[in-house]
This record gives sequence, structure tokens and C-alpha cells, in this order.
Amino acid sequence: MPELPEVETTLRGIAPHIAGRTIVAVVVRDHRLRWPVAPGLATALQGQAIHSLQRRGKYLLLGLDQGTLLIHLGMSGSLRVVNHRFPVKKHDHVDLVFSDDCLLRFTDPRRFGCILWLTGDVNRHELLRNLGPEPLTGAFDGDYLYARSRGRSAAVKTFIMDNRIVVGVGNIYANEALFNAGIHPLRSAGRIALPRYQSLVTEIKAVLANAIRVGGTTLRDFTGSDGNPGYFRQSLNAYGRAGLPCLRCSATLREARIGQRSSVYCAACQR
DNA sequence: ATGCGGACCTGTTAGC
DNA sequence: TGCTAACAGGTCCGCA
Repeated sequence: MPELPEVETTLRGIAPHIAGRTIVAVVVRDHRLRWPVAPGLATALQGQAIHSLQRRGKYLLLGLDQGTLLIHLGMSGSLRVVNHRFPVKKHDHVDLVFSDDCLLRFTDPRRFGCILWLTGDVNRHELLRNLGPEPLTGAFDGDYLYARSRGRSAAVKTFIMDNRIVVGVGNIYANEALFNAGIHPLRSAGRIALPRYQSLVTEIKAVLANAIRVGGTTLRDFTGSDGNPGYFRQSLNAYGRAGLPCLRCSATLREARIGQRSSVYCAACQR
């Protein structure tokens, strides 16, 4: 499933092909996403041009003439720009069809993703209103994370994966950033000192930026919007390496479930 | 407010 | 080889 770098890679992949295009039709083959695709979606979008594409956390925001189309890829979603003759596969749930012969195709086997039509101030929408800062901006720094963590007893891994604290840090990159910063994922967020949070922020930014640079991480079914796989997987230090030697100290990496997510860490050098 | 567990759904893989 | 169980990138929701 897409984490932030995969969503960013998707955005960069589709934007040049669809910016400025006009939607002439919407095909909904299956409306049963996380929230049902609105019955009136096709009517609502018909004839509108896409004039902006942005990302907020893992949400994609397509700015149209009269509102915003919010898309989330969930665990298994993807978006591709294809020719209208491209064969329709099993989980191709929604197409935005443009005036030439191309279309934007939303595919999502698990259907945890969503497509919502919003009018009015998008940032006041329930799903976006309480989101924390973007991890790759200056607003996200050690001082901020340290301040937010005071008095919190939850595991630091759970803490940094909370979208209200910071957006876009998914399970893979949380594992990687904590490993790289030498912080034990189960340590209480409120019991970590400022310098360590500064280090953690540095590592979160680095791991996300590197992943974006090489086009995201490919695990099972993610491929970029151009159909090419991401190459970040090759540089994972912790995720997927349980039972293998730590790349820093050679101790055997452990696996635990934290907040129902698989977590890999080195008990020797992550404290 | 914070923290926790369950829920959503399908496909792939590990294990017997 | 075949069946079953566990697990997978997210995050919302309800309850304590």
C-alpha cells in the first residue's frame, strides 16, 4: 500500500498527463469503497477541468472548477493514466475520462481507498481539518515533536504514525526512521529528550525524501503511475529484516506488534 | 484528551 | 498438491 512517497510518486506521475484536462465522463464500476462513491459523482464532475493537483498527507486533491476531488489510495489503491482501450481488470473501480482518448483509472483490490467530491473549503473538511504538519516542511522539526510528545505514554512508533501529530509516516518508514535514529519503537513518546527528537525528525525527513527520489517502495502490488516499480525497497534497513543481523551492530533484529502493526527493531542499538 | 482494539476487504504467502 | 490461517502499505470509529 502506498505510503507518502508512493502517493507523491503517483501525483508526480499523473499530474503532467491530466492537469488542464476536462472530464467528459466518469465510469463507476464499483461504488463500494471505504465510503460509497456518490451516486451523483458522474453528473457532478461532468464538464469540469482539472486545474490543480496537490497532496495533503496521503490524500490526493484534484482541484476542479467547482470543488475538489479527494482521493485516498488506502492500503492497495493505485492511479494510472491509460488509453481508453486499455483492458479493464478486476479491481478497476473508477475511471475519469478525458476529452482526448486517455483516462485516469482508480484501482483498489481491498477497497480501503476513497473518492469524495467536496465543495467549499477543503481544509475544513473533517478528514483534513485535524491533520498535523507535512513531514517535509519546516513546520515539522524536533522542537515541535518534542512539545507534542510531553505527557504522552504511547509508544513513540504509534505517536509518529498518528496523523494528528504528523502526516504521512506509515509503517515502513516509521520502522526505518526509528532504526536510523537509534530509538526503540516501544519507548514512551513522553520519555524521549529533545536531541533525540531532533535526530528522529532528521531521519523521518531523510527516509521519506530518499524514497520519493527513487520512486517509492515496492512491496507487493504497488507500482508507480507509469507502471514502473519503486526502488526504495533495496535500501530498507529494518522493515522486512526480522531475524537478520542488524546492519549497525550485527545483533539479530526482533519483530513485535505495536498497535497491530509489524515492527522490526534492534534491541541492542535502539534504546 | 488519550489510548486501545476492532473494523473494513481481497490477495498472497506460510505452514500443516 | 491442497486447504487454512495469518498477514499486508491505512485510518476511522467506538469505547474505556
